[in-house]
Amino acid sequence: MNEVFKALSHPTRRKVLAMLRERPMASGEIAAAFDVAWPTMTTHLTALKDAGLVTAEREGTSIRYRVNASVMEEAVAALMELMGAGKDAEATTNTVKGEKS
Amino acid sequence: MNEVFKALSHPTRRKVLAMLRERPMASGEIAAAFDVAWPTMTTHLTALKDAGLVTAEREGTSIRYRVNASVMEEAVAALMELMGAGKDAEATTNTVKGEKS
DNA sequence: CTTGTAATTAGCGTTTTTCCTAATTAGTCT
DNA sequence: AGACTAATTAGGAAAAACGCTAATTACAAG
Repeated sequence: MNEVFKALSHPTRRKVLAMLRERPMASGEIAAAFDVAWPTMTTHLTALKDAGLVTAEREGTSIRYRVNASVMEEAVAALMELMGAGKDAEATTNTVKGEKS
Repeated sequence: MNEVFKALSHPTRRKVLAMLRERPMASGEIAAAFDVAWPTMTTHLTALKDAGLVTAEREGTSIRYRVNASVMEEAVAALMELMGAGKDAEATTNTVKGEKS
C-alpha cells in the first residue's frame, strides 16, 4: 500500500494512469506522449507496476500496459478510511453510481 | 493537488492524519507518539499544512493541529476521477453512507 | 524581566528519487 | 542467420526528501 501512494505521488505517473484509463497503451506510445526519454518512462512504468497499479503484457512486437482497477479502488478505500469513512469505505467504493465495474 | 499526493506518500504523515482524524492534537503530542525527533515531526506537519491537509492554530501554550476534511475529500475525488469515476466523483464522495459530514 | 516549555528554524550528512545517455535484451520478420 | 524495432537494464549525475542535533523564536507565567 505504501508503494501505491509513492507511485501516485509523481505527476507524470498520475497522468499515465489517466491516459491508461481511456485505453491500454504500449510503453513507447506512452513515452512519446510525455516529453521524457524512453528509459525514464520505463522507470515510471516499473514503479506503477511494482505498486500493482498497472499490468504489462506482451502484445506482438510491443508491450501493452493497462490499469489495474482493483488496486486503484483499494487506494481510494485506504484514503477514505484515513479520512474517517471507516467501515463504509469498501461498500462505498464499489457503489460508484453508474459504473460498469 | 500535487503537494497533496506528495504529502500522502509518506507513511508517518498518513498515520498522523489517521490520529488527527480522531481528535486534534498538539505538535509535541504527535511527535511523542512516533519515535522521531520533534523537529522531524515539525517537517512532516509542515508538509501536511502546505498541502492543506491539516490546519494549525495556537491554543494557549501549544499549537493544535486538526485535519482539513475538505482537502481530504478533494484528494479522494481526484483519485476517483483518475480511476474513471468521472463526473460522478464528487457526488459519490459526499454520499458516504452514514456519515455526520 | 526572567525562567520555562512548546515549537520551529538552521545547518548538515545520508539516502532516495529522478532523469539522462549508452549498452543490452527480447522478439519480429525477411 | 541478420537486420530492425520495442523496451529494459546499466551507470551516473543532480536534485529532493529525511532525519538528526543545536540554536532560536514564541508565549505564558511567576
